[in-house]
Amino acid sequence: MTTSAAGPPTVETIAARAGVSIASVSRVLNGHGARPNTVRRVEQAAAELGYVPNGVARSLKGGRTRQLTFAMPDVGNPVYVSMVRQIQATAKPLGYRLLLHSTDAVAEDELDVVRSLADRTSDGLILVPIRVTGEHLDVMAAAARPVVVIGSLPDEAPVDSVRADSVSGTLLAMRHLLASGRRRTAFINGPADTVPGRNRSLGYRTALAEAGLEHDPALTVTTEFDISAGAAAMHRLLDAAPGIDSVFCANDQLALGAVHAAHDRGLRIPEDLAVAGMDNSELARASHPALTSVDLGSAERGRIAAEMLLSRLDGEDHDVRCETVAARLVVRGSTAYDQPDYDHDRDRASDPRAHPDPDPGRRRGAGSGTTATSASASVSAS
Amino acid sequence: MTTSAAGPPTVETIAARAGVSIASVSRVLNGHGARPNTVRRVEQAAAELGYVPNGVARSLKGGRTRQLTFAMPDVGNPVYVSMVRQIQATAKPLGYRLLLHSTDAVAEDELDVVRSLADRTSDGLILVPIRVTGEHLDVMAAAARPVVVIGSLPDEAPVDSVRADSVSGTLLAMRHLLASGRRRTAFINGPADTVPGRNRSLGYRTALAEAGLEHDPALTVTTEFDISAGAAAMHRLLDAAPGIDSVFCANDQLALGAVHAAHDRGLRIPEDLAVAGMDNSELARASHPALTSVDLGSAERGRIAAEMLLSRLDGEDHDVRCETVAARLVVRGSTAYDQPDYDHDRDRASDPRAHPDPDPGRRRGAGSGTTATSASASVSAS
DNA sequence: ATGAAAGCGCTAACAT
DNA sequence: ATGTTAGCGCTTTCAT
Repeated sequence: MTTSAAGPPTVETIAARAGVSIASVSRVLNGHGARPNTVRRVEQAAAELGYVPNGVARSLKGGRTRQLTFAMPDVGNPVYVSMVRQIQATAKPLGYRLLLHSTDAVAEDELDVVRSLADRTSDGLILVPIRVTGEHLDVMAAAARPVVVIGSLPDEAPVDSVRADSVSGTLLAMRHLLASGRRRTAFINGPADTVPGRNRSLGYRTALAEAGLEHDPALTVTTEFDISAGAAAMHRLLDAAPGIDSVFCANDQLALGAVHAAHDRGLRIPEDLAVAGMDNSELARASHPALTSVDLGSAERGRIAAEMLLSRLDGEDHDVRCETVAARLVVRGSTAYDQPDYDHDRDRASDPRAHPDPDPGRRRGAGSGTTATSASASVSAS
Repeated sequence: MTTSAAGPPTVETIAARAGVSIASVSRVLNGHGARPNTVRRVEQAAAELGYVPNGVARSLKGGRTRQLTFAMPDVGNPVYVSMVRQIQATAKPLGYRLLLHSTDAVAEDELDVVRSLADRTSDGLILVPIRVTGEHLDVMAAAARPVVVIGSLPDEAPVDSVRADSVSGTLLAMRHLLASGRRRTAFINGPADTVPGRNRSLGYRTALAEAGLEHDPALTVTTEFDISAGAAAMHRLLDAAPGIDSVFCANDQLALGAVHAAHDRGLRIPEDLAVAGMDNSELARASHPALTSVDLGSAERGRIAAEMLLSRLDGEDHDVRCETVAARLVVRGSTAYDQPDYDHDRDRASDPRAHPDPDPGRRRGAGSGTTATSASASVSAS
């Protein structure tokens, strides 16, 4: 004797009510064709009972969950936030849900996420590792589901990836500073023992060499990625190395710190000190004067990673792919006199409605004055 | 005849290899006790085959997925980001994964999220609605899984909720401005047709009344929530209503816009114009001078919502709960002469490691100078 | 076009 | 202590 109203309706409940078999219910509900009369009765029964198919049972049968995992070091970082946004925007229309995982920059946690793909709970993974070890490569190669990495991988790695071009990005910013007549450009870098850290350093030195300037080690500081570290670093630079007329910072937080330090000393920006940052986060637009910043395309990297993953899930068995997203310089008032103090451009870097910039030249909005320059510096990213 | 290496190992594979039944495998793997010898053989077989239990099958059997859903209007908003962070931090140790859903502030999408709980894919939902309609209440009451709302609900609503106290928050900021001798305080509000919008308006007028100041409608502007809107509003106010010596803004973006406008006119902050914002986002610390801002406890709201939901999932069948998180004023240089230009306090509002402030008085860091005042304004939030 | 039945991988009740 | 078996809810052969 079957209980009547026990639990939510299932195919069986619907079948009973419609007077058909569960197979017919399934067929009708999945549009596999049936006699009009059958269709009608099943649909009516389902509607009356407010039937919603059990997704877990479906997943067990189908072997797919329609869930994607995005794992990155820190949910709070605006760079990852814009990735989340694009991944979500790309995956949602195809019926995928997004599982978020913050690794807190713990390598072991990253490995666990990859390993846990074996639990069949997620159809694929987009991973932003802090540092890629040999173990990462091993574990990813053995992953139970497709993995796409946002970051730089060794060439032989059998894993799809999307990388930023921080060498070119740095070059763009440096060329911009040097082209405006600056001759003594300091460099506040983040931790140097990472791929991006080394790349920015390379870009910095390359730009100096291009301009025929000698590299003065006293002009470079390596520090943590936050505002107060940026301020401290800038103070240190101004104390130790006189004559600094500009500074390039490895992210916008550092740049804002530099701005604070400069203001504290009564320096005018950009007259006395030009400041450029990196990431083109909301902070860049919020600053006063608005901050010139290198956009490394985090939104686009997110979108491309999602597309790569989805194409794998579509069963496409193409070769390992590796794309590099071009850097783009967004010039604002912190480096250029003729730029506005703040930026009316509401097209946020992380805006889901923002299309990948079709025209990397002059940006929308007459009189906005924000200038963007696309990167194609002839230095290979690695 | 069973295929040998078809697909990933299952209980059956392990059982065969260990020479036991699948039931024993399950028992050993779930620590339900078995003979030492059996345990050893099962564990060895599982280890050798790199066995990972199929989470979907488990979920089907157990009726629980150990997944939580967080649905909010916009992944990019720092307020929601800090909620995500805390929810994640609270849920992860208990073995829950986090499903992120951005509703893009579309009410129908919010309803769909609640309805889709019926697909059994998620064990519970934390929802941040833009506006709560009668339909929201109906749908939530009929939800297949526990729902916790972050936001204000009618008193009778049979749904757990956590709300901010924007009335008290506004009062705190206003009292602070008025206590420092300001007498003509403008108010830049966000959209007024929302609960928080009305509450801030109430707080503003209440504070004026307390101070015996008359409410001048010309000092209030209602606009969108972004920097350029804030700048435009401030310009408008300064044009239309002379003598303004301070301004309270409904969020930090608006406040930054006001700062820009003031700078453009050569006004000094805080000497000529004191500016206070709301949300205590990273922008507040990034601004120069750093922005005094009301912290509405988004991180704590996230944490509490997660705890409420988890306790429901633990099967606790208590009454409907509704908590209100106290507002806290963080005083910085934009309103107070003796505050530093920027803030060395690295304890970000959205920091996962940040404990709920145990001491709402003077904050850590000698010489940091950032002052926080807890809210307990005697005006009921609604 | 439809129904009966198998089976996805797991856990737990029941039997030994 | 261990094995057998049912069943979670669904989709999909395979018969009819």
